[in-house]
Amino acid sequence: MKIGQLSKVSGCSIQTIRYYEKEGLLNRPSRSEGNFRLYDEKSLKELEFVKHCRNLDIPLLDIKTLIDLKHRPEESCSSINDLIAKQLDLVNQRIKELNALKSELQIMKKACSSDSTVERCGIMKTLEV
Amino acid sequence: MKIGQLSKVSGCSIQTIRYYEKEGLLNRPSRSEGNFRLYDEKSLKELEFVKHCRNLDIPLLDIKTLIDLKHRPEESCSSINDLIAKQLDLVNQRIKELNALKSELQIMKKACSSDSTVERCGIMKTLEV
DNA sequence: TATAAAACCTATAGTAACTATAGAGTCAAG
DNA sequence: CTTGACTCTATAGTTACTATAGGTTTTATA
Repeated sequence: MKIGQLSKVSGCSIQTIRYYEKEGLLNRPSRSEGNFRLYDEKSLKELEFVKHCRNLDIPLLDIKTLIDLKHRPEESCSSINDLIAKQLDLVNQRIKELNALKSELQIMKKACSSDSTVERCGIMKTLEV
Repeated sequence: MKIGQLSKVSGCSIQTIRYYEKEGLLNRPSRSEGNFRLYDEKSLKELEFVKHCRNLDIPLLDIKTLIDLKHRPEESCSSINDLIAKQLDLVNQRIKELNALKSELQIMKKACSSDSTVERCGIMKTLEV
């Protein structure tokens, strides 16, 4: 299949697919007579692996590490473990931060008597200092 | 005070301060004989306003809007309200996403029997397909 | 068969919000 | 008077894409 088709079945944009290839996350596909990329089922699997990792917010560099590891199946998987643990820490950290944000934004929202003026806006006041 | 001092008291990096100025979020400060930026208390207040907004993850463009509104105190504050509400929606959305991530990452972490090989790594398996 | 439209190609620039660097000028202390 | 700390501007790099320009190939229609 050509790139447009792969884009459709994978849900990744055409540019993103080409970008992943450039970044070394996907194997170079074969090319047609006229230099069009030609993909098969294996390519789709590869792309889905990347996509799944991205859904977990794993950075491209880390995904590259995972792909490299897949090619060394004998190796200890502790680095995979570390990578996931790191990701989990990040996510937990970010959730904490966002919950703090949420509280403050909620307070701000309440502070605004909606059809007041900027001058007397409760929100604007909470932003000062 | 000079930029290094402002950086210290505000907790923003020197580059960030210059960047905010370039983006029109801070008034151009006066300059010394030798072309150094000279700040006063008012500058610090301005910077702290921006910083506070950034802590709430409000985008620079929206902060600019808020600053513009401050200069028109008579105006209705409904746009401020909208802006904060929009921000709150985003934060809530992101928290939801991150909680989903968290669950999946936790499952993955459990799937890994730590000192296994890549080949038999439970995490790697959850990433396939 | 001609041609137009759709799909594809590469290379480059833009996005957000900074951070880092290069290369030069300014200023205070010893 | 020189050394080192600080500042200046301008530019490039970061992440993970998205968008665009300008060109080629394929496919569908007339």
